[in-house]
Amino acid sequence: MVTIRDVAKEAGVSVATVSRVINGSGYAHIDTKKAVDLAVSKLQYKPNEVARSLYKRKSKLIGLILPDITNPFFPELSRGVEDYLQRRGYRLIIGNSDGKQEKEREYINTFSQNNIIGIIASTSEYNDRNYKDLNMPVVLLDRTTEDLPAVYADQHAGGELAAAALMERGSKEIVIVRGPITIKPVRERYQSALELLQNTEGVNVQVLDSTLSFQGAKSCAKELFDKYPKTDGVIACNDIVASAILQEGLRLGRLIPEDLQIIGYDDIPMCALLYPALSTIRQPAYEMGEVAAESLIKMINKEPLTEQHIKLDVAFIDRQTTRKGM
Amino acid sequence: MVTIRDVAKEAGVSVATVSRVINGSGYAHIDTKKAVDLAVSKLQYKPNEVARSLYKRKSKLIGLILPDITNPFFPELSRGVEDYLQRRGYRLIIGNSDGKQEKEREYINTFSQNNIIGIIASTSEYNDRNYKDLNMPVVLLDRTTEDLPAVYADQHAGGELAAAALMERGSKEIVIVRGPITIKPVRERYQSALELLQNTEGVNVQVLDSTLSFQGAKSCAKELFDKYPKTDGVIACNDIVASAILQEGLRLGRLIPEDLQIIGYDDIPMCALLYPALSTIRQPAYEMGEVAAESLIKMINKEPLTEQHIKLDVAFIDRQTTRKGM
DNA sequence: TTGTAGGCGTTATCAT
DNA sequence: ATGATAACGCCTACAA
Repeated sequence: MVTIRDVAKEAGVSVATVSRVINGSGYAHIDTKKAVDLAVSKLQYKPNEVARSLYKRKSKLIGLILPDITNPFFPELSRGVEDYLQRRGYRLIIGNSDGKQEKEREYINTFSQNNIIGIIASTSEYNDRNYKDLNMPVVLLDRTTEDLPAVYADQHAGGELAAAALMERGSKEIVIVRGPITIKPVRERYQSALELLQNTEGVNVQVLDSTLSFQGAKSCAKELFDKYPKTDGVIACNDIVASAILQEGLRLGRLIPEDLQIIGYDDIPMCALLYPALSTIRQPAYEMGEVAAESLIKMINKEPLTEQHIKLDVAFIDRQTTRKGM
Repeated sequence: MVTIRDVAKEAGVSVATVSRVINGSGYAHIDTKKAVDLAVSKLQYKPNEVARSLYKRKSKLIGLILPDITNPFFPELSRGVEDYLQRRGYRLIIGNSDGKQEKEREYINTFSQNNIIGIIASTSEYNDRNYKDLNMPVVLLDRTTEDLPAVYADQHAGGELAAAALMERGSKEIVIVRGPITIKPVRERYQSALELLQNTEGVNVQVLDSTLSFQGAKSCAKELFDKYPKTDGVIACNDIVASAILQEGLRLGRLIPEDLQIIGYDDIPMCALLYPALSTIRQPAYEMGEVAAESLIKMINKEPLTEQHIKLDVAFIDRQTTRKGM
């Protein structure tokens, strides 16, 4: 390993001088600067970030906590975060929490121990206190809390958009497949959809519970058609579950969207490749990641945040599982 | 921040003693050990990993380089890696390279600068030299090279399995949709399939190029039916592309699998939720990640690797886009 | 069994 | 403009 000493020796100056020209701090004669630069490139010197981090008590590392990268909503999110940070020289330590307090806490601890300078967390609810007194910047992603900055999508609008789309297109017997209500954004989208539906004359609403994962989706779909065979409209908690319902509906010979309309949530890339292509509520996952990263960097640089809570728009993506020409 | 000094003071011993009991190295009287443990928990002391890393010149950090986490094959892979490492106290720094030399190199550099102790890389071909003289353990994942340890799936078998499955089930006009041949595993599966098909009487083979991504998939599907309308069997380079072809085939009124059989590759979780469910060649992504992590840890601990190259089995997953009852 | 002291690679203060 | 040198928090000879 080549250290600053080697460079100093090679350039015939002191380590202090090398440090100065490398960091562009303090003065340095143009010639010594050249000599140092030469030595640096000759020896291929790269500063040891660990030593830097130790001295400055801060690194270029940022922690990202996700529930589960295996859920297709999160890869886009995380790339949004990474791409933004990568361009600015930061690196990402990633942790999948599976929504578990303990795992989250474990990650947070090792994050601190590594002098991480900030955390972006898509945490499950009630784990907030993990982050409260952490003496480093935290941005919540796809989640909100009173006290912490957050970036999230408009779940309220999302739920209403889904409900409205279905009703406008004539569904009368609607089932909301509700995800785990312990997850705030999932709960909110559900509540908004339910409220709008319940306040509408001539619409009959049922609620069915489901997970968000591939594993649970199939059985949920079966249960849906079993319990509510007359259903002519489904609002799913995410696109995975919607896909399973679409599959099962097709299997049972339902005409989609003529007999049964389906709306998913998230707009994962796969939606566009289903047949019929899945109508859904789009969350701007990649952008959410970027914006969260941007906010975090601002906080790290002590720049003021114009808004503590940044709510991004969702949109109804009108594909083939909802009817046309109203 | 509470340091080892604070603990020493609290326990009324020297920092050396604290260090010893914390690390279980050297001797310590049972009573002083108790005193130290008490002080540690009272002060909530957590050793600073950065300082440790600086002194020992190694951290608990491991680098993972992927082409793109947004490709549904990789989330499972990366969770396999992470879960294995997480249990053993290691942490993961992740980097998406998009297959670009430069990005990879950039990540590798910062990895080194952060005293990372090992790298798992799912790199694109020809970037090997990035890793050759890296003076730290490297395991290639989903890739091979002469000199480096590697964990990968049996692409050769995969390609043949796909080809055989289609022929056994009666397809005569087969199109192989080939992914970027610069990616070795993609090229290999293609070559094996092609070879088997070409050596079979009465089978007509065509080759079509495609990307592996969502973006390219749709247009590739259109091109397929445009150029080769008589096709009755498709071997796709991955499940994404297969999904697009399935969709387009359905849209054009093809009966699947009666008129057209389709086989994907990877067995991403979504396959099972398509209609008809997609037959595919399964790569054990999660396991590949685990095994790669295991190998890396062995190398880090200077344990011998029983095999340098670990080839995992693939399997034909017989779902609904291939015919039954032969 | 325990403590002292030096060093890991870097930055920043303070002389010069 | 430049160079010693003391930190940063930890670990490990070595001495006691």
